[in-house]
Amino acid sequence: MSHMRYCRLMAVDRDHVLRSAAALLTRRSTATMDEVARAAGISRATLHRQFAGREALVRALEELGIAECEAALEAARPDEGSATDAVRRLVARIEPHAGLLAFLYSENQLFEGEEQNEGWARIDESIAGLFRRGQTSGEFRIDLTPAWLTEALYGLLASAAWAVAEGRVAPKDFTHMIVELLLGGVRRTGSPAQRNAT
Amino acid sequence: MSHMRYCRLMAVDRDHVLRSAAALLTRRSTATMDEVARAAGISRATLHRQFAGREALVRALEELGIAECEAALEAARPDEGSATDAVRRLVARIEPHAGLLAFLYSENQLFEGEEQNEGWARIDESIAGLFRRGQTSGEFRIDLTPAWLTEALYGLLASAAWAVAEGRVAPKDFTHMIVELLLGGVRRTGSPAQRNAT
DNA sequence: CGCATGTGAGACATGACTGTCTCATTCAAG
DNA sequence: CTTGAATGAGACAGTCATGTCTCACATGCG
Repeated sequence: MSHMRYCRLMAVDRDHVLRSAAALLTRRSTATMDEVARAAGISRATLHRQFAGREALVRALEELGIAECEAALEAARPDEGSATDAVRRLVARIEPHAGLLAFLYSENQLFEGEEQNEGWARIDESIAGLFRRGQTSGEFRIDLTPAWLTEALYGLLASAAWAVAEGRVAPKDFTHMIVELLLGGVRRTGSPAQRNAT
Repeated sequence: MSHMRYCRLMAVDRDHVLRSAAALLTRRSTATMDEVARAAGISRATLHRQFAGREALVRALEELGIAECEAALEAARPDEGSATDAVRRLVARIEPHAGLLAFLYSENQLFEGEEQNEGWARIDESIAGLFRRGQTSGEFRIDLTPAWLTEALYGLLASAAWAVAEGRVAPKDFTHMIVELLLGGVRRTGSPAQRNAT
């Protein structure tokens, strides 16, 4: 019985540590293990008992990011309604985790050599599939590849997260900025999406 | 006289070292000073004689990136013709340096606390001014702030540079991808830019 | 109370990168 | 040829984060 309790408590603590680590590394991606521990309110020793090294911590954060991305993807129902609305829902769902995503995005640039987690491949494929659906339905233009659109979405999410973190843009505009730029671009076109924009 | 020659040779070497450092750090942003030296074909000692430490090297790369951005900005003639065409020219001019820009962009995220080089402020202002001009002329929509559009352009440049580096998109599409997404977005609008697209 | 478990604090060794130094070599100019 | 300058190679200490360890303390349970 004490063994059960042990596991449950560890899991709770682990999640809390993970969340605060994500919050910290979102701002300071080079934060020390000691800083991560302090941010979580625990000692470096305890942090090490839960995550065997920085590597393991980043891996766990990656799993967390993947899980939240997949949850956002599922909640956005990418196969329902117009692809346009699905993109809107998707960005709105991802917004709360954009900081973590930006951290993992830049972290992936450093790994270079190693193969990336297969979870990202699934997510990439889902998002690319959403763009592809919009193309075949005639909503989206076809001269931009789904792979590029997916990559561009990541870039815009990271840019927006950093711009918000540094106070260059207002947090409340986050979703609107990304969705409107991604969907409609910067040019005035007289499309419905822009007629009712402020 | 020998003193003059000394200076000139140093300048040439310095530029060569800077270029190869940029090329290397574009791919591996965490490369060692030793790796940077080898990539430039010189020893670590000589590298240290030209740049007093990694800090100085990154600063010099920053100056290089700023200079090339300003050159691209000037060559793009942002005040001539339509803002749309000016954006096209700008992206086309920046494209060769997108890798370096991406490195410096992610590097700036790490500095966090320190103040950024004023050169970036000038460039930001120039680019934002271009977007603002497009807004006042009626070409661009006004519900997206010039500051966000500038940030988004950086993000798209970095995303595209990374996507190309990892082989996810074709290098030849670089400018087209960025310009078309930024200007027109992903939705089909029947605008002239999309009618003649493949 | 006695005991066990989880924890914090801190010491310790390790590894990686950095910055500095010396010394031998090369190369071009006088 | 001789000299001076730049370079490459390597040694060296310093720094910083990491990973591991020990020990003392506290909390909870029997």
